[in-house]
Amino acid sequence: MPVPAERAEAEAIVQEFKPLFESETIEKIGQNLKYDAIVLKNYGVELGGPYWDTMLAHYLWEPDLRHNMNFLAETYLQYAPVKIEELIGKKGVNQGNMRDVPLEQIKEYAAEDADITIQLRDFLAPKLNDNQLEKLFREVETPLVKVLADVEYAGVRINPHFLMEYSGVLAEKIVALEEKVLKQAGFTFNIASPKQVGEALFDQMKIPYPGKKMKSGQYSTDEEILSELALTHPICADILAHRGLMKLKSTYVDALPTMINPKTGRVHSQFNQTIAATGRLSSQNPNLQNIPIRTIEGREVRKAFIPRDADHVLLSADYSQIELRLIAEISGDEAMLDAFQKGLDIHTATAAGVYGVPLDQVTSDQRRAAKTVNFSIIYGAGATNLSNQLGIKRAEAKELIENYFKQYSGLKKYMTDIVEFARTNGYVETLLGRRRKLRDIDSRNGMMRSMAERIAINTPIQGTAADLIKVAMINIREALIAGNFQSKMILQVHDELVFDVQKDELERLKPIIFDKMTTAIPNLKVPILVEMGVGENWLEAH
DNA sequence: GCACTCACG
DNA sequence: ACGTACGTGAGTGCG
Repeated sequence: MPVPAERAEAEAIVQEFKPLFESETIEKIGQNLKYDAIVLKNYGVELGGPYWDTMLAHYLWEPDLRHNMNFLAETYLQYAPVKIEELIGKKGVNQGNMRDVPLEQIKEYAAEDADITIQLRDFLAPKLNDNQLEKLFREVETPLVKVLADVEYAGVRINPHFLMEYSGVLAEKIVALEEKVLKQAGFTFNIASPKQVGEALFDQMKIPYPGKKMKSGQYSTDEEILSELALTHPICADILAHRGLMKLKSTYVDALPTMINPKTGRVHSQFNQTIAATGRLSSQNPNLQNIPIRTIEGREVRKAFIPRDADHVLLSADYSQIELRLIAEISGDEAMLDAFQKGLDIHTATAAGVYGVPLDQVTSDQRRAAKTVNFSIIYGAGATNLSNQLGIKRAEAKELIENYFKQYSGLKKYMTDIVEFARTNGYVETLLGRRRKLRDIDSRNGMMRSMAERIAINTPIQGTAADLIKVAMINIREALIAGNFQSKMILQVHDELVFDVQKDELERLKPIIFDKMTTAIPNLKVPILVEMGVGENWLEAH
C-alpha cells in the first residue's frame, strides 16, 4: 500500500510497521538501506536489528564497478528491471511522484524490487565469504550505514547572510579583474571559457604557447601553465585570480545558501559509502569534503559553517599525517617508525635524512621538497613526476628518490613487495582486509600496468586510513548513545571528523572522541595522533 | 554529455 | 624518452 502524502495518515501506516523495522531479531534485506533508514527516521522509526545491504556487499566484492540495482540485476541475474523513469519520468523538475502512479504498476515495481534484492543477497553472500570480506562487511560497512544516516539527518548549520554578503564582495572583485584583463588584452572575450582564454593568449596576443600539452586540439590554460606565464605576462595572473574567485563564488559562496533545507534550516549532504574504490567516503549535494582552506579568500567560506545554536560549538578532530603513519606501519620501515615514535615532524626528519643534515639545520626548501617526496611515495609516482612537481631536473629527482629509499629502505621493499603481491593474487588489501582487484596488473599496455602498480601501492594506505576512521565513527556513535549525549557528528572529511557539541558536554566528550579515534585499530606500532580544535565556526575549530 | 578546470584529503 | 602522481564532486562552456 502506498504511503499517502498526508502526514498523519502516513504516520499511522508507518506505525503499523514500526515493530518490524525496529525489531532486533527480524533481518531486513535491502539495496542502499541508508536511504530507507533516513526515510524511516523522518517518521521517528529507527532501523533496528540485523540488516543486510546488497549495495554494500557488491561494493566490497567489486569496489571498482557500479552498484546500482539495475546494473547488479542485469549483470548477475540477467534480468532488466522496470526503470523508475518509466513510472515517474526522468530526473529533473518535471519528474513525477510515485503517488500518482497507478497502484497496479507500483505493485509490480515494488514486488520486482523485493524479489531482485533477495536474489542478489543469495548471489552476493558467498562472494563475501569466498573473499574473507564478511568481517569487514558485518563489523564496519554495515554498522556505518546507521552512522551515516545520523550524520546526514543531523546536517550542518550554515550562515547564509554571511555568504550572501561575501558574494557581493567577490562580485565586485570579479568585475574589477574582468575589466583589467580585457583592458590588457585590448579586445573582448569570455574569461570563463578556457577555449577563448587559450585563443586570446596564444592566437590573438601571440604569447608563445609553452607547449606543455594539447588535449583535443585546444590549448591548455590550466593553473600550471598560466602561473608559469604569469611571471612574464601579468594578464595571466589576473586570469588566474579571476578564475579562482569565480570558482569560489559559484561553487561555494552562492551555492551553499541554496542548499539549506527549508524544513530544518540546515544543509544535509549525502555521504556515499560505495563510490570510492579505496574505501573512502564521498560527499555530494553539496560536497562538503572539498570546502576551501588553502587560500585566504577560500578559508572565509569555513566561517559560514556554524554551531546549531548559541548553546553549541563546533569541534574538529583530525588525524595527523595519517597516511604516512600507516605506510610506516604497513611497510614496517624502521626509520620512519622511529621518527614517528620520537614524535618528530616527519617532513623535517625526512629532509634531514635525505640531505644528510641535522634536524635543526633543515631549511624550509628542504622540508618542502621532502614533503613532496613523502607524498609522491604514497601515490607511487616516479622520478619524472617528482621532477615536474618540484621543478627540478629528472636526474636530480632520481637522486632524491635514491637517497629517500636509502633512508627508508623498508618503504622501497614495501613498494616492490606489494606490486609482487598484486601480480600473484590479483588484488591488494588493507589492514582490515578490504580488497581491490587489479585487473590491469599484468597488462601488456605499459600505461595501464603502471597505473595498476600505483593503485597497488596507494590503495592499502588510503584504504587503511578509510578503515580506521570508519571504525572510529562507529565507536563514537556508540559512545554518544551510551553516554546519552546531545552532541552530534556532522561531517567526515577523510581524516577529520566534525561535531556539533553542546557546550555542557564538551569536556566530557573530547577525551572520548580522542580515545575512539586513536584506538580504532589497536596494537599498531606507529603512534596515532589526533588534533582537536573548538570554535564558533569551522575555520576557528580547525 | 564531455572536456576542462579546480576545490578538498 | 616518457606517461594521468592517488582518491573524489561541481560549475562552466560548448557541441
